[in-house]
Amino acid sequence: MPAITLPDRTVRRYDAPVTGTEVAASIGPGLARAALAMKVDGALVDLATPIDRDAEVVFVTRRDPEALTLIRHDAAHVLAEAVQALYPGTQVTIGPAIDNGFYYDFARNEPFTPEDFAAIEAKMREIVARGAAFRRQVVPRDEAAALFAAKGERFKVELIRDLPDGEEISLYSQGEWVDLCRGPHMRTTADVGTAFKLMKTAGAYWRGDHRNPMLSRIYGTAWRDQKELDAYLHMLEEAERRDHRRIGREMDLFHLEEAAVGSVFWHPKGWRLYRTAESYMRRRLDAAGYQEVRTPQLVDRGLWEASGHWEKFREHMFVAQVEDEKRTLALKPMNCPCHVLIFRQGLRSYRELPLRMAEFGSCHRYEPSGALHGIMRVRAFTQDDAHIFCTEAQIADETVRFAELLASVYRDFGFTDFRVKFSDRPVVRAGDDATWDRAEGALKAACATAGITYELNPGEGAFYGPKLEFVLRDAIGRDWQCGTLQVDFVLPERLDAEYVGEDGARHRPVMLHRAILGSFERFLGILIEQYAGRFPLWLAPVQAVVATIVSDADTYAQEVAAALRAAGLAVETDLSNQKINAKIREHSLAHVPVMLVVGRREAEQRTVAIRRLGGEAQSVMPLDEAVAALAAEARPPDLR
RNA sequence: GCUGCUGUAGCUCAGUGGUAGAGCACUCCCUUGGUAAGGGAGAGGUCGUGAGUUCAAUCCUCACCAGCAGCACCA
Repeated sequence: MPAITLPDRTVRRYDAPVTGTEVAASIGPGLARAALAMKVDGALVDLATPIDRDAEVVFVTRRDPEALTLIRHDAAHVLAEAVQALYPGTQVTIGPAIDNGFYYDFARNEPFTPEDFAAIEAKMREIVARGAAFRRQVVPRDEAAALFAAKGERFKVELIRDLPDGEEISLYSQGEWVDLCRGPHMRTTADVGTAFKLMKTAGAYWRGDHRNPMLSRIYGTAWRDQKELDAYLHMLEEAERRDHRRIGREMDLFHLEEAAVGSVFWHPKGWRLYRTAESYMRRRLDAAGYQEVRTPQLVDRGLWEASGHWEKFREHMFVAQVEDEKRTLALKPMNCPCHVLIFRQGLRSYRELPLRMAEFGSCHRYEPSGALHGIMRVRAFTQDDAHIFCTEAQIADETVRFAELLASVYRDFGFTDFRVKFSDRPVVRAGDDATWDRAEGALKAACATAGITYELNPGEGAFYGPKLEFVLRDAIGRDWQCGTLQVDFVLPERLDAEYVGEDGARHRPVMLHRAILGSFERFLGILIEQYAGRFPLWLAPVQAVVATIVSDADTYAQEVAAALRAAGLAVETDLSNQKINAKIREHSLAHVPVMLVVGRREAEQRTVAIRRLGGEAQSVMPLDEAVAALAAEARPPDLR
């Protein structure tokens, strides 16, 4: 007879199997009303699930974190029912809860458009109001398949057919409407509540495979209550204001245009930001024992054939042909083969290893048009690339050093939490299993030593070796891979890199491909969104503006600007005949971190009134003092 | 690349089968004002590109290009 342990450690005993609903009711009417689902020994299940053995039970109410997933998943079912009621003949496929909401993929000849949302939402509200109970039913595989086949739901039939043997097949009904679903669900459709909204439509391939038919996906968001929904919608609006494409225009950092699709036109201010980041990285790499090189943009096809790129990545390469020459050249999509060519010059000794070869390498890749995104996904970009030639025994140590360098760089740029993915051996790969065991083992050990916690990204490694991906998030929560570390046993072999070992014999080095920022374009895009254009002083493209109150102060203002410039700051003057209010407003909107306001008083006393972006207070101080203080503050973090 | 949507002034956007409009920005004039918009005037557009329908196309149709969202891709 089940003894049920509740979170407060009290134990309730029942003389027969009981459902969560009954347990909740036996505890109290308040809980009976509030409980949406429960966790039995940690597993989230329906409230109606019978408990026939001793178990720890935790009830999930609307306040619990799990509730959001339940609400969203249930909302997806409500959406599917609404769509099938309104658009007969539409087939259902899958509809999970996701971050911030849910989606459902439908098969229909005519795709859905946002114009359909009003009708669908209205129908959804009806279904919620009706409050039909979710009922779970376990059925034999054949019966389930027959049921959906009879309805003409061929995608569901395919799902059922592909479920692994022994997997329980459950159906959930809400009134008349039935879906194949693992669950769990809440009690009734009414538990979804009213704080949901359909957001957008999109095409999505069946089972995520581009060879399959494209389905029509409807995205929605759902929350516990209207307040949460409003807050989310407001957050989205705010995020839109942080969009790097918008800030890039507003702050005059860069532009993109048809004349060079997928390439960035950096404007003076944007390029200053770029150079600040580049100079910083160069100092960090110098200090970390890297040697910087520069290799050609256009390289003969022969090298790409030897490296394997011609076979595997040709469709992503820009190829250049010259009229009166037989050679075919290609713009490099990666720097590594060129670095091997430098490594191969002369006879290398084991004493030179690890040899860390860095390049701010400009690469071109022909990315699919649909992949382009502002400056974060482009066709021409510059990586903070480096290849470490080392022995297998040195992999772990180099990984630790790299991880420390990366974390320190990210910290300096203001990124304190980033995610790490560990991508292990893919199905199609080079190298034997023993080599992979060693490579993955070395990388894992190195992660442990470096204190890196990662999520496993199974089967996503490069064909030549496992890799770590360092992922940053943009303003609206999209993930972007920036840093990476890849272990490569293949390229040194293909391009015949070797060194003379301690034993006098020739050996293959291992190559570690690594980047910290990834590409300047992507990283700066994320950086812009991270700060919403309000950069810390050392990164700001315009660090200070000297603004006059009256034109009598013009000469002094120019003197102030000259002094700041001499101290290495990026300064502009504003001698226009606007009121100081207008000047403050203008430069505040331009996110200039420091404004130095000068009038007759300051000119006479040789002081400046400093006003910080967004601040109310101003501090008046002697010019020399101000220059020294700002110069110190503007120093890059690695030089402090 | 796929699906859907979008493309009008530098920016944000309105609009019409009879070759276009607002706000902000810009230029000039007046204003010299102490910490987030002082006032006035002016200039500015082959209505993404190319075909087609029409007496007439920025508007309708088709194709292409580019952008946006998602999917797929991301060496």
